[in-house]
Amino acid sequence: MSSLIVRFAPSPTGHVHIGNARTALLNYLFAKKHRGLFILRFDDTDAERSKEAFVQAIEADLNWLGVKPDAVLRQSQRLALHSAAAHRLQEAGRLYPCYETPEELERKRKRLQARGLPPVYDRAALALTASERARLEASGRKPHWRFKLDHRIVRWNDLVRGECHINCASLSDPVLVREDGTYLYTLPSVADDIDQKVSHIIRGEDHVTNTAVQIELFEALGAGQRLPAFGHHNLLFSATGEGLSKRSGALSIGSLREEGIEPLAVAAAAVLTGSSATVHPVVSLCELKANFDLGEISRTQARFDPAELATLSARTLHGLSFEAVRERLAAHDITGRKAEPFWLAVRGNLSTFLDAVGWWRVVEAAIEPRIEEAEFLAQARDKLPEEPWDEGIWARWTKALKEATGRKGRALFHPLRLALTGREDGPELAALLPLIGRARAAARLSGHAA
RNA sequence: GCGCCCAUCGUCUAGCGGUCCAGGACAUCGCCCUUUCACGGCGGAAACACGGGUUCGAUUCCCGUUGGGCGCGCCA
Repeated sequence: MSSLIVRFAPSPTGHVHIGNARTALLNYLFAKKHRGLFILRFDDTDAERSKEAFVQAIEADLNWLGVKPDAVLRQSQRLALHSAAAHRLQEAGRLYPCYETPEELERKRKRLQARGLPPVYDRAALALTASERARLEASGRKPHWRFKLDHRIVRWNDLVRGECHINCASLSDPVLVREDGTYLYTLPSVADDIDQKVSHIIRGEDHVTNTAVQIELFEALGAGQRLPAFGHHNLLFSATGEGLSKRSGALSIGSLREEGIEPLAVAAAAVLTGSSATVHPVVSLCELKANFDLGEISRTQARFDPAELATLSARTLHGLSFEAVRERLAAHDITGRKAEPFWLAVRGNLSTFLDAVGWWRVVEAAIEPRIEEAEFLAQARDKLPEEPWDEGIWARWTKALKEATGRKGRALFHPLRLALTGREDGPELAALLPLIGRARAAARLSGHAA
């Protein structure tokens, strides 16, 4: 029994977009590949910006992608644990009160930058005497609390980036507790990771610097012996080179779904882009799982092209078995004996799944035929063999027509396609005709809607 | 500004000193198959950012330049 546990920890302040989805998928697939657990944990410590509607939307989007969490948690409901962690840090002398206002801090940063220095907190509050603190508090100032970093070089072997190191002396002591006593992301995140026995933290490379701070926190909280492994994947960029952030709504999972993009195509593109694996259509998340490897992810930022997504989606559709889409077809009342041969006949011509509904109408409902050459079509109708029909019916019928009329090629086939389907292009008629059936075919060849 | 990371066809990438006049995939172009579209098959065009080193020999190692990314919040 493996004890591998991963988590995807979005803040419910926006929708899932392709970049987020990638992190979620990477975690999920990694967990499933190693028979581990996948936790969905909402980092909702920012009460101001966190919205319940986003919680619902994120779960729905993940579900659509096929990412099924083994557990769903909310940080906001685990306050006691976070407070306990804060107290432990305080007792260990790693948490100290600071009284600067945001404006003062901003000024300090500006000053340092102007001198060509990194904008790192100067630890002025650490030098405050007890009476100075008392005076500040008496004047109505409330403290926020910082974690006192150990100024050393923190190293870890990253699952995707290899050996990494960060010099904590170049970092500001992070604020863990706000002036109003609520916690910022850093502390709850680590406290929860410890509590939930998270063994692997897979996230975007925008978190590499955080890792040093978090490793120190893990250690300060006594979890130094059970440090999780870290893996930081590269970030995706739009075709025009902008970062794929919460702001780029065009690449949100919801909008992709509305455009009719296949979830498996989104997943394949999200997971495979930016790695040395070639982007290719997959039949299931299981196939994708077997196919990806954190070590194959590149360290460079990768461009994500939505245009490629559309063709990948079509190619994905072309390879889906009837079983894979049975329920989705049923949702559009595409059921019964004809459903499977129908799917097999049309799937290769679909751009989006919804295109199938149009073809189902061609075989199952009344359509207006397009009459190109009425006389020839009447002749064709008269030569229609009696049922029962099998797959060979098209070949036998058109062969007979060819002999009777001398027509061949486009002159023979084009009028038939137009009358039978009402369209210029589409799947092989050999597969479609048996599904259309004799009565319907005869009527259409006569120019009647049927 | 400071720190860290990165730099190969249009795009995603393989390459870990000679096997590379650089390989694959997607896109693109041409041909074939086909009544049409799609699929499929075959073939073409297309890249080592720049400058110094090291070396008998650099895409591959080192330094610099340029370019890009990330971080530097009482956001997550």
